[in-house]
Amino acid sequence: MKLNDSPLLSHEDIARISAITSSMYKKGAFVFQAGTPGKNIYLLNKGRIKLYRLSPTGKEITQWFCFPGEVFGLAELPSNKQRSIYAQCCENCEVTTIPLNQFKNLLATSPEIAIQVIEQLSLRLKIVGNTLLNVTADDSRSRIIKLLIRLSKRFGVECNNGILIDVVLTHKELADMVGTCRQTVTTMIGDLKRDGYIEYVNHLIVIHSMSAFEALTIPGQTNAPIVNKGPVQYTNPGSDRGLNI
Amino acid sequence: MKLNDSPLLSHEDIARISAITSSMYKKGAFVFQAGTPGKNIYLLNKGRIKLYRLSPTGKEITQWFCFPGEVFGLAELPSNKQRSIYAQCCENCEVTTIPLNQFKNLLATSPEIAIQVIEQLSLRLKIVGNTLLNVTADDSRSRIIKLLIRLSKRFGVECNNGILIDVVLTHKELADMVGTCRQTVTTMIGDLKRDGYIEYVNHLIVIHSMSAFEALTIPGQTNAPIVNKGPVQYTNPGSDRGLNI
DNA sequence: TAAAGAATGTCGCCTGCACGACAAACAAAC
DNA sequence: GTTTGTTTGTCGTGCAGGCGACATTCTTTA
Repeated sequence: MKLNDSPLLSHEDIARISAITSSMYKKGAFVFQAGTPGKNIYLLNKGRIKLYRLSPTGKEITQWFCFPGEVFGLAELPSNKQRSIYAQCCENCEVTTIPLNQFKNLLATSPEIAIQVIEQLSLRLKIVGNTLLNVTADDSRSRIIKLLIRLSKRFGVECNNGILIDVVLTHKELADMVGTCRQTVTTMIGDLKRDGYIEYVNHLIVIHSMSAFEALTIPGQTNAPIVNKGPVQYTNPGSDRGLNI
Repeated sequence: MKLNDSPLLSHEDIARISAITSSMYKKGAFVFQAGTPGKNIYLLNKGRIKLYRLSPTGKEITQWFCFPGEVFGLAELPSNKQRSIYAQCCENCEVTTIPLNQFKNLLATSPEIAIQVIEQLSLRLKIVGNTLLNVTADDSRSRIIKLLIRLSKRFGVECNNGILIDVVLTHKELADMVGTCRQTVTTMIGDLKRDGYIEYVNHLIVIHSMSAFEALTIPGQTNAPIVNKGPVQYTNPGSDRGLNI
């Protein structure tokens, strides 16, 4: 059960663009940086790319993680203006570069793609807007919980202990996604682990019971630990029964 | 000097859509609400509309203020899913309703409009993304200052005392735009007034010197008042000279 | 296998600012 | 006119959580 909420450019679409170049980027490399003119849009073939903004004081906020099949660099498409975000590779990546004018031609001739782009942008606008609400309305605990829920929707894989979030993200990365600091994430994740809501299975987070987890975000909840003594019984697949809050 | 950073649908574009209805909405009325299916997109002809998200606890965050000539309700265009934001009239408004399918047809036949929509969405994504960075990286003071700068870019009118922000917004509304509380806005605005950076001219904010004001957002600045004794000399149009920090 | 570097886990201090409470000023309604 | 509602201004209190500091564990590179 791997959900992906992002429409893609099909291979046929790509094929219709001439003069495409695919290049490799090393981990840590920038595909583009804020302050440079946006002359291309990009399609990620392999790897993971972090799209983030940077404040003058050096604080960063991750706006979007880009995964294979997704397009990025769209936001600066209209105006030939400077980019306002950074696109940095979290691992070694393969990226297809499409010159802006070519892409615009493509749009002009095939409305279906234009509509796809619109959908993609709408989706991101929705997500970023939602994050904005999150950051201002919720405390850091709920923000982290909601982030994990969102991640589980996008990268969740069912396993015997619940839903496994199939992406490796450091606490720092999680923190930058919800506008909090690394230590807070560590603490909160620790609490959730201690209280039996989640666990680690070789570096990946598993949410035991989605319903119980989602109940945590309901305001005015007691948020009592579902397990408050001893370790969780991983062996019993039915252990999350009766947890409905 | 009235800047408007939003591309519009031209009247010709509108004319090409049949079955358009224009309706009036009273102040406080909702054009649409979160949780309802998004079946139309809208064009604001007259008035002002607040697009905001609401947290379960009742806290709201304004994502966008819509002014005459602007399109709204776009973000839910793709999926026929539920809206996630509220569109509420700040005053009596006249709104043109365009059914989604009609609009999609329009898009399919005229790529220029599609591109305009893409530009509009990109712009908003940029702004919301920027707000997100703001909210997480800056303290409430800089957030408010930056908000005023943004507003002055969009609604600024030059006057003899500087730039007048030609929109009436309550402190609560300002607070909801930057994710802070009303009292903080009142205090900060008060400080800025006392220190001579801004003043009120019949309920509208005037920024005296843009350069001095923008310098306030530079981190590590002393932020000394530009006038720390007595009232500002409004009569002298050259009084903002020599304020370059 | 050592050494350097990341990532995690934990603690305590300190402060920004949310929030409640209230008064004053203003606007709208009656 | 009076009344009612809205907006602004101001002051304490309280606490969430940012931040520095440091130990520990895991990972990578030489």
